[in-house]
Amino acid sequence: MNDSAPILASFRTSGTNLTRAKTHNHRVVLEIIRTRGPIGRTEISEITSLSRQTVQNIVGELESRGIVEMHAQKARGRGHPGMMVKLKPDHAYSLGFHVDRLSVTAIACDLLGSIVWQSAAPMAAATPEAANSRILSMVEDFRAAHPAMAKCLFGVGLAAPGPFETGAQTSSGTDATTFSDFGSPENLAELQLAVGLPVVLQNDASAAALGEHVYGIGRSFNSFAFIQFGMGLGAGFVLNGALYPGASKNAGEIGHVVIDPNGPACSCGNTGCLERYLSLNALCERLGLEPTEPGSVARIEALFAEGDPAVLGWIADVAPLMRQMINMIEMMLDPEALILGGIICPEFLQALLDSAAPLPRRLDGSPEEGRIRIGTSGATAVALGATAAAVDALYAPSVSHLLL
Amino acid sequence: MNDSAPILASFRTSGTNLTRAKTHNHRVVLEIIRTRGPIGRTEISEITSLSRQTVQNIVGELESRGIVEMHAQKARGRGHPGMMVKLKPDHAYSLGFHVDRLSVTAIACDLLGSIVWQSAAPMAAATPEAANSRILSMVEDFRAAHPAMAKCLFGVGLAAPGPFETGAQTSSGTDATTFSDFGSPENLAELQLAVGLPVVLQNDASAAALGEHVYGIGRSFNSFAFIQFGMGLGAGFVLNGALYPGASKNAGEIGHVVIDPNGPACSCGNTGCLERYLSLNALCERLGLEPTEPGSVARIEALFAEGDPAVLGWIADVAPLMRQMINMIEMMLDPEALILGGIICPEFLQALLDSAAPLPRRLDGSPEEGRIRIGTSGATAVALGATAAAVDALYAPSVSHLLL
DNA sequence: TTTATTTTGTCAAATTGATAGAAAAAATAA
DNA sequence: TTATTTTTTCTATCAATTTGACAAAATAAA
Repeated sequence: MNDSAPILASFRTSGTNLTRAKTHNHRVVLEIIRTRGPIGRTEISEITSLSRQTVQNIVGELESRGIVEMHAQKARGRGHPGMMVKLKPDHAYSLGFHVDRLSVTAIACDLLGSIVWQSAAPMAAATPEAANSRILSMVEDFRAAHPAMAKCLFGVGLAAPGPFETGAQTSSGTDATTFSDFGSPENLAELQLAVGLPVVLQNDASAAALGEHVYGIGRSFNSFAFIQFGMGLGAGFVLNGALYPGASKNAGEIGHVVIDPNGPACSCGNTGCLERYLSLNALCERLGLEPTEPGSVARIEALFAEGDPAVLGWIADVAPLMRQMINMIEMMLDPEALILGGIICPEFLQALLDSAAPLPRRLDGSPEEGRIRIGTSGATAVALGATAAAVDALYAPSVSHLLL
Repeated sequence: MNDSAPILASFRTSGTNLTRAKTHNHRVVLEIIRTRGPIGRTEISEITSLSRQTVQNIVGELESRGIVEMHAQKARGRGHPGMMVKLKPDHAYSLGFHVDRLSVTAIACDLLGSIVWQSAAPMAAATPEAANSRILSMVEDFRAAHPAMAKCLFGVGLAAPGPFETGAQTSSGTDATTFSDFGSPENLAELQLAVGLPVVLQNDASAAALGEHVYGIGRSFNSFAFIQFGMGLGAGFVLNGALYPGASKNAGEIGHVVIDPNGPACSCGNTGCLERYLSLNALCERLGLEPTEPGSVARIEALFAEGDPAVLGWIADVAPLMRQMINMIEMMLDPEALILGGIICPEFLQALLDSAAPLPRRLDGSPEEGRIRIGTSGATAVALGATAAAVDALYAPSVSHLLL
């Protein structure tokens, strides 16, 4: 059992030092202030297990850098009334873009996920160049509309539909659903240069998962799976407090799990992929709608609202597939919870979920309550998730910032 | 998107300090010495990004504690010839137990995975008490047989068949395949006290995955999935350099992914689970063998070796399921590689793998070479993996040891 | 053979965060 | 009014990595 193969670097082979520990502690303290609103320094000390003095120092530095501010609070109980620390609301903003084959949706929000600006525009062509120029012009739009906020921009998050082709092989040709080159390191570097800010990219499902993790109900969990029900079907996994993107950024492609080898061909090259049955694309196909039509999602929402039998029938038909998907994710990953989201209204997702009852048994006897939740969904959810990706990369603690 | 839910602790909310940084660096240096055999201090410094002086200090301390030793090496190239650092071969040993419903397999090995002692014994009954007493008597056997090594024992790893019921709900009653109470914290604490050494537990698939990670071909990967083909079917996931056990230690239960809701009932309570078709249990069923019979695996190996048509037919029959399983794991986790192991001989596993050709397409264009490998397999693989679990917990760097 | 270069080993001092302890301040409870 | 509790601030200490300089030992080049 001892073949000498190449051995890769990871946290297993990276040392750390005082400086990295400091940045980690700063990020941790900031994360707590961000996620738990105004909070006393003593409580921060208890949560982090850092000494009170250390928290004092860190908060002092954050304050002098203008990131947080103190405000007094009327005492509640015995003892000296402590000052509360909170984020300076107008200190930092991020931009998020949901880049689609058809359109680009943009959002600007603060560190708490409050949206301060948004915009959407169709895209001339499904090419990296069209996406780049659209994004750049929207950045300029935001800067023109909110010059004060624009000065406090710290990063840009991009969410594009996966899967990404990061392998050596050339583009498969048959696949028109991916911006294979949009996500390339070269293009990202170019964009970053043009924007003048850090730029991070995730696929749409991962971005939405980060949205839940950073701003939403995912904050309550260290490990959860987010299911993105969109034109395709994807998932984003947050494991042990961090997004797990996969070795080639393609983890969570549950839409391309083959459930029937004899099923219809999929753009990915296999046949009978789950998303050929369970996705808005599949529903459009059933309804005779054109998925690339801009208003198709709104049309489905309207039909669903008026109780259209074709839509409700489809929901009933895919119930076994919902069960299969849920069972598969839970058995494989054993997450604390599943969060269901997507580009359609929450009521639709709830109906989809309700139809799947009774859910398959789980192995451990954990309670059913909160097993699956409906997350943030709708047209701007992924763009918001993209801002979360920027927050996560630039503000949140992570192992990579702790090591050398 | 701002509901105030309880927020959990993780590395996102844990600070660190000098002391933790030190233990991390020590573990990192030791990990490198362990996995890369004799190695020069300068090279360690380059790998870890720690300064040469720091590595000097750490190695010095490890040496004075008797964990490593230096030996000269003839110079190869210009410059002062450096001393090489290596593990003291007889410094540390761990014990691993593969606890089964039928028997217990024990192994003792050093930090490099070299087996120095092994033993196996049937179990009187499939109860936690029987397992405990069997383990304790085997520990005594080892201590009696190798008193010198026994003095250097640093930990005990246990591998038991999952799934574990860690939820609040009471035992399902229908399930005779799990030692529900054997894995309880109380029982582990009791065992730890009785043995007088740290005791860690993993399910068999996770243990085998750690075996690959610590000693085997898994060392070459930061993220891989290990498939354990045994009486049941399970998987162990190593993600970003660490085992991902799941929220309730039940990640990787691919054997209980339902592939046919109308299929036969499974002990887990669902119907049509994958392992009802793809496992040694299923093969035994096909062959009319009794799975609980001690020699059944050996019997299958013999039949396979002589080209028995029933066995070969079964292998051909399950080929679609192999493809389905591989596709599912790859699409969901996007690992660097898959490693196939189990309690049967490697030739059988290779045949199983060969029959699955052609494999399903992947999303990224990564090369096919090394996509799936045959790992350590056979009767002692899981017990060896159990020792790896002890090594991993007590020697290897991990995020938990870096934080407060 | 001599000289230059390169790499390793060692020493002492500097740096830098986290931490400990004490004392002051400001509130409530008794 | 007094005691208690909690927060804040100050100063000094501690413990790890890092820096820089220099000696030692080998090869490569002149």
